Amino acid sequence: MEKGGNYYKKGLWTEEEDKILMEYITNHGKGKWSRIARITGLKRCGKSCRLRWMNYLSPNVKKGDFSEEEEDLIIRLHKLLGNRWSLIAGRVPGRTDNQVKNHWNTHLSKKLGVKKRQHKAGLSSLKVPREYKQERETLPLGLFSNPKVPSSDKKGVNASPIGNHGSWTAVEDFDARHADFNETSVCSYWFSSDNSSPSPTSFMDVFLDGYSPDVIWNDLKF
DNA sequence: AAAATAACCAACCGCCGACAC
DNA sequence: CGTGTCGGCGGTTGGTTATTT
Repeated sequence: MEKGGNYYKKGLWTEEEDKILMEYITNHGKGKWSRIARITGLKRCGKSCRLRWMNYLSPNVKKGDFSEEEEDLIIRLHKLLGNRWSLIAGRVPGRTDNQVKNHWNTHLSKKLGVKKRQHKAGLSSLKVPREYKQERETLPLGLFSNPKVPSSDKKGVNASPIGNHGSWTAVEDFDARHADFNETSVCSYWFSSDNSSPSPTSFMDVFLDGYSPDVIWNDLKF
């Protein structure tokens, strides 16, 4: 019944719908998105509810224009990670993957003269372990934190998936056949390695420009 | 002032991996 | 094992708003 036909509403959310969703999350917490429709009567599918919360209603979401610092960070991270929007957003406090993606597509790609789809190849094969995904929200935001983000939103966690994730298949074979140590392949290596501090120079050059390597490394533990 | 075009961005879609049964 | 469900991700769409003609 629920799946069929037009049971679920589509399109923009109304204030009333937002209110219902907020109320549900206040009472039950995040997760179990697909239950929301059943419990609240909201005619939105679980995915839609999750997206609305993640991209708009969550108090962690920062509204307003991107600062120069944020843009700079996104450009750097995109150069490093390609279109891994969730990873990039994870390092830009208060910004969601959708925001980052939209901002890139509408502003930054033009600014940089980047053609669409160019970066798909980069780390597209990068697999992120579930533990990391679960912890992503709680990554330390330290270095690049925007003062506008309430400190209560920065859940300090020392989680550092790197180092105990030799199983990361990201790199699959690291494309060893064509390994020419461009930024993305270096990054692939970086992600896949069991080494605790692999810091290929070319990668560091690309990413760290303007930042202290120590600070970056301490903060950027994927 | 009106129409056409461009820009923006919220939300949808399809796919995937993890997990429970 | 296979199957179904769920949450998550990246690409894309389409409605709205802004700008240009």
